[in-house]
Amino acid sequence: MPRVAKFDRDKAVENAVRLFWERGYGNTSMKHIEQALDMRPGSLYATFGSKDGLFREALDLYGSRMAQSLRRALEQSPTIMTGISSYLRNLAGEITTPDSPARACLVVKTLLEVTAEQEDLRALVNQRLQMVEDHLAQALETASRQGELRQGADPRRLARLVQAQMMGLRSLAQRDISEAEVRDLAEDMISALSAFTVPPVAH
Amino acid sequence: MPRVAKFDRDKAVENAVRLFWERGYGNTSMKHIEQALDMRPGSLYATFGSKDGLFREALDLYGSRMAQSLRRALEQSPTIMTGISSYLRNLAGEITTPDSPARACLVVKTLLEVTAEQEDLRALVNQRLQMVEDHLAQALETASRQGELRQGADPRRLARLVQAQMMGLRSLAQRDISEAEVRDLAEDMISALSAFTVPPVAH
DNA sequence: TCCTTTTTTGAGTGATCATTCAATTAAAAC
DNA sequence: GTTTTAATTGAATGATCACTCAAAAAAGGA
Repeated sequence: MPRVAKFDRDKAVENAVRLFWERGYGNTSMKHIEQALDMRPGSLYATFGSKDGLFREALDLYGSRMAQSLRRALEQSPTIMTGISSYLRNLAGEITTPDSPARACLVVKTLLEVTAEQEDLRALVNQRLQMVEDHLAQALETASRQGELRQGADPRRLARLVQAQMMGLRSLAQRDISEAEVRDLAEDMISALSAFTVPPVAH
Repeated sequence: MPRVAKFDRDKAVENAVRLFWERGYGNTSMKHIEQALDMRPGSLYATFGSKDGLFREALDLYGSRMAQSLRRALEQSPTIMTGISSYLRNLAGEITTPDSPARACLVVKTLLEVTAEQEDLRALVNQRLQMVEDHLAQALETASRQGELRQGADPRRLARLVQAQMMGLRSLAQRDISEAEVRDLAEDMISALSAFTVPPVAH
């Protein structure tokens, strides 16, 4: 039997998420990766194929965790709209944690960073965001059926609005602003959504 | 008297805005710049000092134009809130123009791209965004005095909410979605703001 | 202990990065 | 036409980029 790999692959991808999330794709060099993952070029390329390959795995892990945390919030709340509210509130808390690699979303950072030439990455990011939209839309269909939404409110459009709120919250949070201001912003976004819900406002 | 410069400096910065807006700072090389501005390294460095120097001038031009278009919308509208609404509407139209270098905002792209090491750029971008927030806050103070806002609505917080809406609108628009969907999103954001205005909704 | 098999290492690859500068070009003054 | 002065050119710089690969190391089976 041969030599067995000494490093933990999952841990490596974990570290890659932190690194890419903090620095973005383009500003992360293989030197950075070698250091953060404590791996040498040969091992890195044998394991992940390329910088791109590692990034895709990191983005997948990050994306699946974001999706999971949204799913949890929606499941654990009495109504869909309270689920969305508590997700936004929790998000404000999480991204302002001092050890968070960045406040902005890695997927959105990549969406804004990627050029037309990087067609594969562009497609991957769009796919991830479409999945979130779809999940939100499905939940909001349910909300509509359960009478949480005002008449005329379109679940699909509302899903995109909520996604834009998330993007806006986290992008604005990337500015030099305090945790309290980020929390206030999340509250105001929750209030803003009440324009589409049946009174009384769902908190 | 010596030889006179043959290139148009303003036109050069103009082209730089388009280029940086489309590609972002990091993904734009001096080769790209030489081609887009039709200038050779020597002229570029004699004129702008560095890639960073050119980018700062481009960002300044871009930022001042964004600020101007917001100012215009607020001035030309009967109320502050209708001004904000029409700004968002116009924005949706402008960014979905086929020849727009990108739908996302260059300032936000830079905010999400820049690392902690690039302290100067980070500060510049934060300054720009603070100026927009301040201008919005001032306008919303006026709106509050004129009775456009609901009781308890904080102009400063509302300014950050509106800025987050703009960021969200333009970032989501960067996804593979249609012009109609971007326009719908802008309308829904306008509706969402009605949670903070006195009825009837300001369109 | 030695053999087999796989992983790990790290120096080295060519390409591209932002930047420099000596040589060349050209416009105005005389 | 000559001189003066600044703008333009483009080859060259060293650094860094993602990536490769031959050699060394190590773990299990015999």
